[in-house]
Amino acid sequence: MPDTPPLEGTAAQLVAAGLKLFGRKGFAATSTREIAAEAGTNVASIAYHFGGKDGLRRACGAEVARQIGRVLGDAAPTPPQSTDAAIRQMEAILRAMTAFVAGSRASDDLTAFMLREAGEGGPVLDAVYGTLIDPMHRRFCALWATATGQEAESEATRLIVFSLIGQVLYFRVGRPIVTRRMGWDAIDAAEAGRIADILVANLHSILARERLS
Amino acid sequence: MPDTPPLEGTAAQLVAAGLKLFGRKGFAATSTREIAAEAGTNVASIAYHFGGKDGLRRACGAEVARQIGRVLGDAAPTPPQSTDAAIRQMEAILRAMTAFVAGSRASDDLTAFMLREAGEGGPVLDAVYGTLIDPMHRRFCALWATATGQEAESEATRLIVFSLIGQVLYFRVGRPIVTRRMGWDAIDAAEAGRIADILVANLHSILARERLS
DNA sequence: GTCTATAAACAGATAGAC
DNA sequence: GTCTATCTGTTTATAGAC
Repeated sequence: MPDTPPLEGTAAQLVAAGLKLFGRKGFAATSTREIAAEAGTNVASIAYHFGGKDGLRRACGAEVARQIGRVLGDAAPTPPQSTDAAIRQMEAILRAMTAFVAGSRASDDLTAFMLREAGEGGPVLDAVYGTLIDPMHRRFCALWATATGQEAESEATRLIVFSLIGQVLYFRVGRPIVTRRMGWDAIDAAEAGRIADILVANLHSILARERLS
Repeated sequence: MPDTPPLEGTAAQLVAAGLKLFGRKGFAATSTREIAAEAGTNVASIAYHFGGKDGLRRACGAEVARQIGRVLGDAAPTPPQSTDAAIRQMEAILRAMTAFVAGSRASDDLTAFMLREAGEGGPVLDAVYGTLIDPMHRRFCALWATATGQEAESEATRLIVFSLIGQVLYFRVGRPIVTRRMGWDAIDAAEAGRIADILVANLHSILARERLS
């Protein structure tokens, strides 16, 4: 993970505007004029700072990796030794991810941008996969192995970890659907907490069965 | 659910082209000229048949609802009475969804289009939500209630059902990530089957715990 | 570094021939 | 119903003043 320093000044404001507008409307549907206006500058500054619209997109991807890496690093600081510690750390990751990804207006632009990029499968995903997704998934697999005694890199373990993470992410992807069906205005801290309770209970149910085998 | 008859001729080819290109590149990034070329016709025919680009988008949404409704209707034909029948029907739905949504090249354009629309939250989602998503979710909640003795429309039930469905859908949303991490070329029938095995096992684990309470 | 003005390409919609 | 040609507006990128 290369430690890129946070941007400053006009460049930072352009990235913030790009994250917001790319996330809400999509990359192609967002014009450079809108971005410049949102950032309080002019169109030419995008080419000056990032070489063009595509350069700004890549810079937005780097910013996402920077911020998400910080959040997940906080939730799982050190590799645990005991079974119980591993389980507690998985719970903490699920709760942190749910709060960050499903709720929390603050991270909304970030996650919307990243979801679109994940669907696209372009160069931004490539960068984020290598620096963030792959190491995080491996770490979660290691926790699962510590908690269950199963092998960390077996196919079953990797798929189960995806299924656990997938539960969380769906509440972001399908958020317009979830809020409608639940009769919620939004997924705020309270709702995110109740979702996380369900997902943690699911984790324990699945663990209970897997620890037998 | 209004039973719209399948389109024919040029209109059908335009919808197929729209589904494919909107799904792969996004609505805004796809030009009407590309669509016409893919469909083997001219730009003006889009306005003639659907009133414009937006009309074609809505027609694509209706086509998605038609096809997905057929698949899910096959997996859960009649409301079951017994606990075991309800569990078997939930298994069948999970397996059918996994095969259809995560694997199967045939439905690729369909699901890609719908995922983009779900993120957008526009009028296409509104239509599909009312005719398809809401009734299907209620039906799955009823199955859960029959299987566990819990209340079908309680908050916990609705959230658990979302978590079960979310597991499936993540393997589509995050497919570029999953295939990379698993070292797969694609998610074909074999891989989809192994994923479904994990998800059905998860279902049983969660059921085991919920039936106690 | 910031900005205005402009260029060159492309968008969606439509008029009108067939 | 299908197609070509065209209209009108918007796009990104860039040249050049400050």
